[in-house]
Amino acid sequence: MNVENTQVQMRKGIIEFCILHIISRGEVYASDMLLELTTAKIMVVEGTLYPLLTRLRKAGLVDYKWVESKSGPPRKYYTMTENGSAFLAKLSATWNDLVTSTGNIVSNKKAQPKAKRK
Amino acid sequence: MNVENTQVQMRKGIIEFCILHIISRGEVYASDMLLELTTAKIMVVEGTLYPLLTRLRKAGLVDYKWVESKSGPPRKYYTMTENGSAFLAKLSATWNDLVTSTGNIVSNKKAQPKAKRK
DNA sequence: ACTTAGTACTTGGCTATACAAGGTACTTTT
DNA sequence: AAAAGTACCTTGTATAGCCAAGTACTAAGT
Repeated sequence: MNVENTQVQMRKGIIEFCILHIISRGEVYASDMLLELTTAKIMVVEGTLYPLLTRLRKAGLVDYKWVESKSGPPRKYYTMTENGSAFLAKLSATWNDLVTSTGNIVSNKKAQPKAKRK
Repeated sequence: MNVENTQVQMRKGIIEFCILHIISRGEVYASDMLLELTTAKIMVVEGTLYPLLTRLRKAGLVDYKWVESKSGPPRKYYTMTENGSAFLAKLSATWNDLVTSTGNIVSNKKAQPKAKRK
Protein backbone atom coordinates (compact mmCIF):
# COMPACT_ATOMS: atom_id res chain seq x y z
CA MET A 1 0.00 0.00 0.00
CA ASN A 2 1.87 3.03 -1.27
CA VAL A 3 0.87 6.54 -2.19
CA GLU A 4 1.24 6.00 -5.91
CA ASN A 5 -1.19 3.14 -5.94
CA THR A 6 -3.78 4.99 -3.91
CA GLN A 7 -3.45 7.95 -6.23
CA VAL A 8 -4.19 5.62 -9.10
CA GLN A 9 -7.26 4.34 -7.32
CA MET A 10 -8.44 7.86 -6.64
CA ARG A 11 -8.61 8.54 -10.33
CA LYS A 12 -10.73 5.54 -11.15
CA GLY A 13 -13.94 6.58 -12.74
CA ILE A 14 -12.91 10.21 -12.73
CA ILE A 15 -10.99 9.70 -15.93
CA GLU A 16 -14.09 8.38 -17.60
CA PHE A 17 -15.98 11.41 -16.36
CA CYS A 18 -13.35 13.78 -17.75
CA ILE A 19 -13.22 12.04 -21.11
CA LEU A 20 -16.96 12.30 -21.51
CA HIS A 21 -16.79 15.98 -20.71
CA ILE A 22 -14.10 16.60 -23.28
CA ILE A 23 -16.00 14.73 -25.95
CA SER A 24 -19.18 16.59 -25.06
CA ARG A 25 -17.53 19.82 -26.14
CA GLY A 26 -17.05 18.74 -29.71
CA GLU A 27 -15.28 16.36 -32.00
CA VAL A 28 -11.92 15.22 -30.73
CA TYR A 29 -9.55 12.36 -31.30
CA ALA A 30 -7.45 10.51 -28.79
CA SER A 31 -4.38 12.73 -28.92
CA ASP A 32 -6.53 15.81 -28.33
CA MET A 33 -7.85 14.21 -25.18
CA LEU A 34 -4.43 13.17 -23.99
CA LEU A 35 -3.17 16.69 -24.50
CA GLU A 36 -5.99 18.27 -22.58
CA LEU A 37 -5.82 15.80 -19.72
CA THR A 38 -2.08 16.13 -19.45
CA THR A 39 -2.30 19.90 -19.51
CA ALA A 40 -4.88 19.73 -16.75
CA LYS A 41 -2.43 17.57 -14.83
CA ILE A 42 -4.56 14.47 -15.01
CA MET A 43 -2.07 12.01 -16.34
CA VAL A 44 -3.48 9.38 -18.61
CA VAL A 45 -1.60 6.97 -20.80
CA GLU A 46 -2.60 5.37 -24.06
CA GLY A 47 -3.13 2.00 -22.49
CA THR A 48 -5.82 3.55 -20.34
CA LEU A 49 -7.44 5.80 -22.89
CA TYR A 50 -7.96 3.47 -25.81
CA PRO A 51 -9.69 0.68 -23.93
CA LEU A 52 -11.84 3.33 -22.24
CA LEU A 53 -12.92 4.82 -25.55
CA THR A 54 -13.79 1.35 -26.81
CA ARG A 55 -15.91 0.72 -23.72
CA LEU A 56 -17.72 4.01 -24.12
CA ARG A 57 -18.47 3.28 -27.72
CA LYS A 58 -19.72 -0.23 -27.06
CA ALA A 59 -21.97 1.20 -24.39
CA GLY A 60 -23.42 3.61 -26.93
CA LEU A 61 -22.32 6.71 -25.05
CA VAL A 62 -20.07 8.00 -27.79
CA ASP A 63 -19.67 7.50 -31.49
CA TYR A 64 -16.84 8.13 -33.89
CA LYS A 65 -15.98 8.60 -37.49
CA TRP A 66 -12.74 8.17 -39.37
CA VAL A 67 -11.15 11.34 -40.66
CA GLU A 68 -8.13 11.51 -42.91
CA SER A 69 -5.12 13.34 -41.59
CA LYS A 70 -2.57 15.38 -43.47
CA SER A 71 0.21 14.29 -41.21
CA GLY A 72 -0.17 10.62 -40.56
CA PRO A 73 -2.69 7.83 -40.39
CA PRO A 74 -6.43 8.53 -40.19
CA ARG A 75 -7.94 9.50 -36.85
CA LYS A 76 -11.05 8.51 -35.00
CA TYR A 77 -13.01 11.61 -34.13
CA TYR A 78 -15.40 11.05 -31.26
CA THR A 79 -18.75 12.66 -30.59
CA MET A 80 -21.38 12.26 -27.89
CA THR A 81 -24.63 10.39 -28.32
CA GLU A 82 -27.84 11.33 -26.56
CA ASN A 83 -27.34 8.47 -24.14
CA GLY A 84 -23.88 9.76 -23.48
CA SER A 85 -25.19 13.18 -22.57
CA ALA A 86 -27.70 11.71 -20.16
CA PHE A 87 -25.02 9.52 -18.66
CA LEU A 88 -22.71 12.47 -18.25
CA ALA A 89 -25.38 14.50 -16.50
CA LYS A 90 -25.76 11.79 -13.89
CA LEU A 91 -22.04 11.50 -13.42
CA SER A 92 -21.77 15.25 -12.98
CA ALA A 93 -24.28 15.13 -10.16
CA THR A 94 -22.41 12.27 -8.54
CA TRP A 95 -19.11 14.05 -8.86
CA ASN A 96 -20.46 17.24 -7.32
CA ASP A 97 -21.93 15.30 -4.42
CA LEU A 98 -18.69 13.46 -3.92
CA VAL A 99 -16.63 16.64 -3.87
CA THR A 100 -19.02 18.29 -1.46
CA SER A 101 -19.18 15.27 0.82
CA THR A 102 -15.46 14.78 0.84
CA GLY A 103 -15.01 18.48 1.48
CA ASN A 104 -17.17 18.18 4.57
CA ILE A 105 -15.16 15.30 5.88
CA VAL A 106 -11.85 16.96 5.16
CA SER A 107 -12.82 20.26 6.66
CA ASN A 108 -13.90 18.43 9.77
CA LYS A 109 -17.45 19.62 9.59
CA LYS A 110 -19.12 16.51 10.80
CA ALA A 111 -22.25 16.55 8.71
CA GLN A 112 -25.19 16.99 11.04
CA PRO A 113 -27.28 13.86 11.19
CA LYS A 114 -30.81 14.65 10.17
CA ALA A 115 -32.22 12.00 12.44
CA LYS A 116 -31.54 11.15 16.00
CA ARG A 117 -28.28 9.58 16.94
CA LYS A 118 -29.09 6.96 19.48
CA MET B 1 -21.48 0.00 -18.40
CA ASN B 2 -24.08 1.61 -16.19
CA VAL B 3 -24.15 4.68 -14.00
CA GLU B 4 -24.09 2.74 -10.77
CA ASN B 5 -20.88 1.00 -11.65
CA THR B 6 -19.13 4.17 -12.70
CA GLN B 7 -20.23 5.79 -9.49
CA VAL B 8 -18.63 2.92 -7.62
CA GLN B 9 -15.42 3.39 -9.55
CA MET B 10 -15.43 7.10 -8.83
CA ARG B 11 -15.31 6.39 -5.14
CA LYS B 12 -12.31 4.11 -5.32
CA GLY B 13 -9.48 5.52 -3.33
CA ILE B 14 -11.63 8.37 -2.08
CA ILE B 15 -13.11 6.14 0.57
CA GLU B 16 -9.66 5.34 1.85
CA PHE B 17 -8.87 9.04 1.90
CA CYS B 18 -12.03 9.81 3.89
CA ILE B 19 -11.43 7.03 6.38
CA LEU B 20 -7.93 8.25 7.08
CA HIS B 21 -9.29 11.73 7.66
CA ILE B 22 -11.88 10.52 10.09
CA ILE B 23 -9.37 8.49 12.03
CA SER B 24 -6.98 11.43 12.08
CA ARG B 25 -9.50 13.34 14.17
CA GLY B 26 -9.40 10.94 17.06
CA GLU B 27 -10.24 7.48 18.20
CA VAL B 28 -13.14 5.92 16.37
CA TYR B 29 -14.47 2.48 15.71
CA ALA B 30 -16.03 1.12 12.55
CA SER B 31 -19.63 2.07 13.26
CA ASP B 32 -18.60 5.66 13.97
CA MET B 33 -17.00 5.80 10.56
CA LEU B 34 -19.96 4.23 8.84
CA LEU B 35 -22.27 6.73 10.47
CA GLU B 36 -20.19 9.71 9.45
CA LEU B 37 -19.70 8.49 5.90
CA THR B 38 -23.36 7.70 5.50
CA THR B 39 -24.35 11.06 6.90
CA ALA B 40 -21.99 12.73 4.47
CA LYS B 41 -23.73 10.74 1.72
CA ILE B 42 -20.72 8.61 0.96
CA MET B 43 -22.25 5.19 1.15
CA VAL B 44 -19.97 2.51 2.44
CA VAL B 45 -20.88 -0.99 3.47
CA GLU B 46 -19.27 -3.24 6.04
CA GLY B 47 -17.75 -5.49 3.44
CA THR B 48 -15.83 -2.50 2.15
CA LEU B 49 -14.88 -0.87 5.40
CA TYR B 50 -13.52 -3.78 7.40
CA PRO B 51 -11.13 -5.07 4.78
CA LEU B 52 -9.98 -1.49 4.23
CA LEU B 53 -9.22 -1.02 7.90
CA THR B 54 -7.27 -4.26 7.88
CA ARG B 55 -5.24 -3.06 4.91
CA LEU B 56 -4.51 0.25 6.57
CA ARG B 57 -3.34 -1.48 9.70
CA LYS B 58 -1.13 -3.94 7.90
CA ALA B 59 0.40 -1.00 6.07
CA GLY B 60 1.17 0.62 9.40
CA LEU B 61 -0.93 3.70 8.70
CA VAL B 62 -3.32 3.14 11.58
CA ASP B 63 -3.34 1.23 14.81
CA TYR B 64 -6.11 0.02 17.07
CA LYS B 65 -6.90 -1.18 20.53
CA TRP B 66 -9.74 -3.26 21.86
CA VAL B 67 -12.18 -1.47 24.09
CA GLU B 68 -14.98 -3.14 25.99
CA SER B 69 -18.49 -2.01 25.21
CA LYS B 70 -21.47 -1.87 27.50
CA SER B 71 -23.86 -2.80 24.78
CA GLY B 72 -22.35 -5.61 22.81
CA PRO B 73 -19.06 -7.14 21.84
CA PRO B 74 -15.77 -5.23 22.26
CA ARG B 75 -14.81 -2.67 19.67
CA LYS B 76 -11.64 -1.87 17.81
CA TYR B 77 -10.81 1.79 18.29
CA TYR B 78 -8.51 3.11 15.60
CA THR B 79 -5.87 5.81 15.78
CA MET B 80 -3.38 7.27 13.30
CA THR B 81 0.28 6.46 13.23
CA GLU B 82 2.96 8.91 12.13
CA ASN B 83 3.24 7.11 8.83
CA GLY B 84 -0.48 7.44 8.46
CA SER B 85 -0.34 11.19 8.94
CA ALA B 86 2.37 11.55 6.32
CA PHE B 87 0.42 9.35 3.95
CA LEU B 88 -2.72 11.37 4.49
CA ALA B 89 -0.89 14.62 3.77
CA LYS B 90 0.16 13.30 0.38
CA LEU B 91 -3.32 12.07 -0.40
CA SER B 92 -4.76 15.44 0.53
CA ALA B 93 -2.49 17.15 -1.98
CA THR B 94 -3.47 14.63 -4.64
CA TRP B 95 -7.14 15.06 -3.93
CA ASN B 96 -6.93 18.84 -4.10
CA ASP B 97 -5.12 18.66 -7.40
CA LEU B 98 -7.65 16.22 -8.74
CA VAL B 99 -10.60 18.38 -7.78
CA THR B 100 -8.97 21.46 -9.27
CA SER B 101 -8.04 19.69 -12.48
CA THR B 102 -11.42 18.11 -12.89
CA GLY B 103 -13.03 21.44 -12.17
CA ASN B 104 -11.10 22.97 -15.03
CA ILE B 105 -12.23 20.29 -17.42
CA VAL B 106 -15.82 20.44 -16.31
CA SER B 107 -16.04 24.21 -16.43
CA ASN B 108 -14.80 24.03 -19.97
CA LYS B 109 -11.77 26.13 -19.36
CA LYS B 110 -9.46 24.38 -21.69
CA ALA B 111 -6.23 24.67 -19.77
CA GLN B 112 -3.93 26.74 -21.92
CA PRO B 113 -1.06 24.68 -23.19
CA LYS B 114 2.18 26.25 -22.12
CA ALA B 115 3.93 25.23 -25.30
CA LYS B 116 2.95 25.59 -28.90
CA ARG B 117 0.23 23.37 -30.23
CA LYS B 118 0.92 22.59 -33.83
C1' DA C 1 -31.61 -22.14 30.77
C1' DC C 2 -32.84 -21.17 26.11
C1' DT C 3 -34.03 -18.19 22.39
C1' DT C 4 -34.10 -13.85 20.02
C1' DA C 5 -32.35 -9.49 18.75
C1' DG C 6 -28.73 -6.20 18.39
C1' DT C 7 -23.93 -5.11 17.73
C1' DA C 8 -19.23 -5.86 15.86
C1' DC C 9 -16.02 -7.92 13.16
C1' DT C 10 -14.49 -11.36 9.23
C1' DT C 11 -14.06 -13.81 4.88
C1' DG C 12 -14.56 -15.64 -0.08
C1' DG C 13 -15.90 -14.86 -4.64
C1' DC C 14 -16.86 -11.53 -8.30
C1' DT C 15 -16.38 -7.53 -11.30
C1' DA C 16 -14.27 -3.57 -13.26
C1' DT C 17 -10.62 -0.16 -13.94
C1' DA C 18 -5.88 1.64 -14.60
C1' DC C 19 -1.42 0.75 -15.99
C1' DA C 20 2.77 -1.31 -18.24
C1' DA C 21 4.50 -3.17 -22.15
C1' DG C 22 4.31 -4.60 -26.57
C1' DG C 23 2.17 -4.65 -31.22
C1' DT C 24 0.02 -3.10 -35.87
C1' DA C 25 -0.49 0.18 -39.49
C1' DC C 26 -0.22 4.43 -42.22
C1' DT C 27 2.51 8.68 -43.85
C1' DT C 28 6.38 11.56 -44.59
C1' DT C 29 11.28 12.31 -44.62
C1' DT C 30 15.94 10.96 -45.58
C1' DA D 1 14.40 1.39 -48.68
C1' DA D 2 14.90 2.65 -44.20
C1' DA D 3 13.86 5.56 -40.40
C1' DA D 4 10.98 8.54 -37.86
C1' DG D 5 6.62 10.17 -36.51
C1' DT D 6 1.73 9.54 -35.73
C1' DA D 7 -2.34 6.90 -34.42
C1' DC D 8 -4.71 3.11 -32.78
C1' DC D 9 -5.05 -1.54 -30.34
C1' DT D 10 -4.27 -5.73 -27.21
C1' DT D 11 -2.75 -8.59 -23.34
C1' DG D 12 -1.64 -9.44 -18.67
C1' DT D 13 -1.42 -7.90 -13.81
C1' DA D 14 -2.79 -5.73 -9.52
C1' DT D 15 -6.14 -3.79 -6.65
C1' DA D 16 -10.42 -1.92 -4.72
C1' DG D 17 -15.14 -2.12 -3.67
C1' DC D 18 -19.34 -4.90 -3.48
C1' DC D 19 -22.35 -8.77 -2.14
C1' DA D 20 -23.46 -12.30 0.76
C1' DA D 21 -22.79 -15.25 4.28
C1' DG D 22 -20.72 -16.29 8.61
C1' DT D 23 -18.69 -15.89 13.49
C1' DA D 24 -18.92 -14.11 18.08
C1' DC D 25 -20.27 -11.49 22.04
C1' DT D 26 -24.02 -9.20 25.03
C1' DA D 27 -28.58 -8.12 26.74
C1' DA D 28 -33.40 -8.91 27.04
C1' DG D 29 -37.50 -11.82 26.86
C1' DT D 30 -39.73 -16.27 27.86
